[in-house]
Amino acid sequence: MTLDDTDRRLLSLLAENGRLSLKELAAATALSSPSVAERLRKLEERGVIDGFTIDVNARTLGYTLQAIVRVRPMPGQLHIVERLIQEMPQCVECDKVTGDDCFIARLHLRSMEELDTLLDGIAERAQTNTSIVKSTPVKRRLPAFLP
Amino acid sequence: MTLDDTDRRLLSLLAENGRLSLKELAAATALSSPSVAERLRKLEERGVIDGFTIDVNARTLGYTLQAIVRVRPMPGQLHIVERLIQEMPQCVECDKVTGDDCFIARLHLRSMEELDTLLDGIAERAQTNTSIVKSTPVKRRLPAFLP
DNA sequence: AGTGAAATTACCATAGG
DNA sequence: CCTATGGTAATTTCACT
Repeated sequence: MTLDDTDRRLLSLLAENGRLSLKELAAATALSSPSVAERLRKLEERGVIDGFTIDVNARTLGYTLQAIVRVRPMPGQLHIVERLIQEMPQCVECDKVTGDDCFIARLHLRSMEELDTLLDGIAERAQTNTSIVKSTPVKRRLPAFLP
Repeated sequence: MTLDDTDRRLLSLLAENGRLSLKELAAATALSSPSVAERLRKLEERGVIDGFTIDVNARTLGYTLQAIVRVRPMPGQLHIVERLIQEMPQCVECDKVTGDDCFIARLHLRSMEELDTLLDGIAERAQTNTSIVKSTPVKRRLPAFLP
């Protein structure tokens, strides 16, 4: 549960470019390649680094509309609704939360019509409250623990 | 704006493991390395691949609490509130949206107290509505356009 | 923990078809 | 888009600080 400054720096560097080589990471941290390799191994082992991935820009693929939808299932429909959300290919993330709204989902869509159709699909099982994303002041970033 | 099946496969593979080599990608797509390299180059050029990064598991670092907070700034406080959110190190993503709530932010926190303090910090400038994340039915994944 | 150097292994870019 | 080549670069191991 503790990271030193070097670990933080490594995570920060990899968050910006997940393909940096050990050599490059070593140069940026004033360490040797083997040391970096060892630290990364431990960070992965501990689960701090969950994996290496890419960011895909959905807009470039025609998904010009993004919505955040709060979903409140009707009585007895919770599990079905949860499954329906999971099976929506347009849903890129969904959390189950406390409060009146049970789920909060992020959708990527090609049109307003697509959104309409999607929401109609669960209208009999859940109430929904949709917010259209206008801009993104904070884009997926690492939390506090990084420099 | 169009991807063929091979492009989709490449994106999918890289989403799962962003450090796969050209060789490995080639093997998985029945292509040669140079072909894969060329496709990746184009995907990056088009902005479809936005970048390579890591997923960090905040829980392993003591951030055991996750909250989604809807924020409605008081009249005249919009820009200040936006800046305050951006400057919260606990905020890992924030969208500006349509509707009564102007912002929807995701926070990673070490304790309920930390959340309390954070929200108190903007209480005079905005109304907030907080949902605690209990589970995550859909974890950050690629949208529809992938197989 | 970390270093440096060696040894191994694998990788990538290019050219030519 | 493929194969083949040439050269480079990356990772791991080891002995040592």
